[in-house]
Amino acid sequence: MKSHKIPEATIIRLSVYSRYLKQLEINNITTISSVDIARGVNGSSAQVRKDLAYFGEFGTRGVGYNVKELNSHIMKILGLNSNWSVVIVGAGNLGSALSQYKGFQERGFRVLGMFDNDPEKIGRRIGEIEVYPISQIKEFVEDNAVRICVIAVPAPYAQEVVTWVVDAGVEAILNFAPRALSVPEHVEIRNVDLAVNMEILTFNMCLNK
Amino acid sequence: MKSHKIPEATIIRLSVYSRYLKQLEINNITTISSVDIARGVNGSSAQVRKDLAYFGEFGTRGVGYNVKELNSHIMKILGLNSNWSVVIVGAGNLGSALSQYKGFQERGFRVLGMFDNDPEKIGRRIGEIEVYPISQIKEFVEDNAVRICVIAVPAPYAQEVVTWVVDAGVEAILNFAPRALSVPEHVEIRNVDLAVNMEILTFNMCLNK
DNA sequence: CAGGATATGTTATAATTTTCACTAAGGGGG
DNA sequence: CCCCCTTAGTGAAAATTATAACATATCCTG
Repeated sequence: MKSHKIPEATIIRLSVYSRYLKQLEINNITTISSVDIARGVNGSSAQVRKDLAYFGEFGTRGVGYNVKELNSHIMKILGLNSNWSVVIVGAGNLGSALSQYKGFQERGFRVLGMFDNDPEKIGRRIGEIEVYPISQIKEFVEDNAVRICVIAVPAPYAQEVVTWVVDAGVEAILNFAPRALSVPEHVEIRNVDLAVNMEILTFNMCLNK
Repeated sequence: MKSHKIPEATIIRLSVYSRYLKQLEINNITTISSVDIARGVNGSSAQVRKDLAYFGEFGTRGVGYNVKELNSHIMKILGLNSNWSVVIVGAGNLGSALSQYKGFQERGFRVLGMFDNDPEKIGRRIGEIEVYPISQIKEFVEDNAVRICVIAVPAPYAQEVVTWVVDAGVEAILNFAPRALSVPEHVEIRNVDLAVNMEILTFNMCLNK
């Protein structure tokens, strides 16, 4: 239960547990055991208990966990007890799809604006969300207390976008460009490389035959 | 260099190295050291060498690696020496964006068709790619030797889609629905949960203050 | 109210993965 | 042609992460 260092794999799993618990809540299931959580997320019960143990004691021995209560705890751990304002840079196919992605909204991520440098795209609306010129990002981020930015531009432009958004004061970046980006120490960054995931599949397919 | 068991993290990094090497190739850089690869991908040189050592000896001591040759080796390791045919189930925003995603095409993944059950969407074209009814997936997969399927439907439908595509004979699934899916032993599956990545960011942001 | 059944929290053990340090080998300059 | 500089390959040590086993606590039944 010490704050020590928490494995990233644990955080990933907590996020998955949380989504599963939400689903249980919807189905009016009030109590669940670590064994059943494990079954629901394709994991092991020991892992579930261990992951939770980093943060406290949330269950009742002999009984299990209260679904709603546990999910509430996990959401708080993940920082999801309030909404987050997000901007997306890159109003292409991927950026536009992400701006409409229900999975973000459901978890409290609000995409407030999109940014691009293509005059064709500036001024358009994707759903409710307007596309602004990249030059306005700093003002927008400050005015709307935006702390997270999604980068969905072609790889060659990604590093340049970083300088813009870091200057704007963004604290965390979710990068979809398949390129390693340099960011200042104080900025969190996470890469989502879609092709990598495909390639893990093909690697495994080749192994098994 | 034993076949033993290769960490998934190694495969992820190989994929990243490969993309970096491609970029170097384009810039006409012919030789590179493990130190410089590490610098280019935000990793460590020991890690680079170790990762490669699982598969053979690709460098020259005192010199480094031949960029083109090394990339060619990695591509082969990952199973990317030929193209892969892919179908996407779910012709919503995300599925459509993925069908046009350059990052897949560049790495030899060809999206041949999309599938949906919404009559509104069936028959439409997203770029060059037509949307077919899900009932036709088996025939399509067989006729086109499709081995990989991307699932981009809302979470509640994802497990049902699995039964369709597994029946169709697909061997690997890239799942974007935020839900744990059950698949037969012989089918590879990989989950890309976009909200999870956001939540790792928020978790870290909360830690650091 | 006591005892058995159940399921958590925790400690210990095992497995995995990364880092470090060193050995070996190729290339260029004197 | 030899020596020095550079850098890959490798094996051992350290750190991390996962698994397993157990001790503890709660509930429910009779």
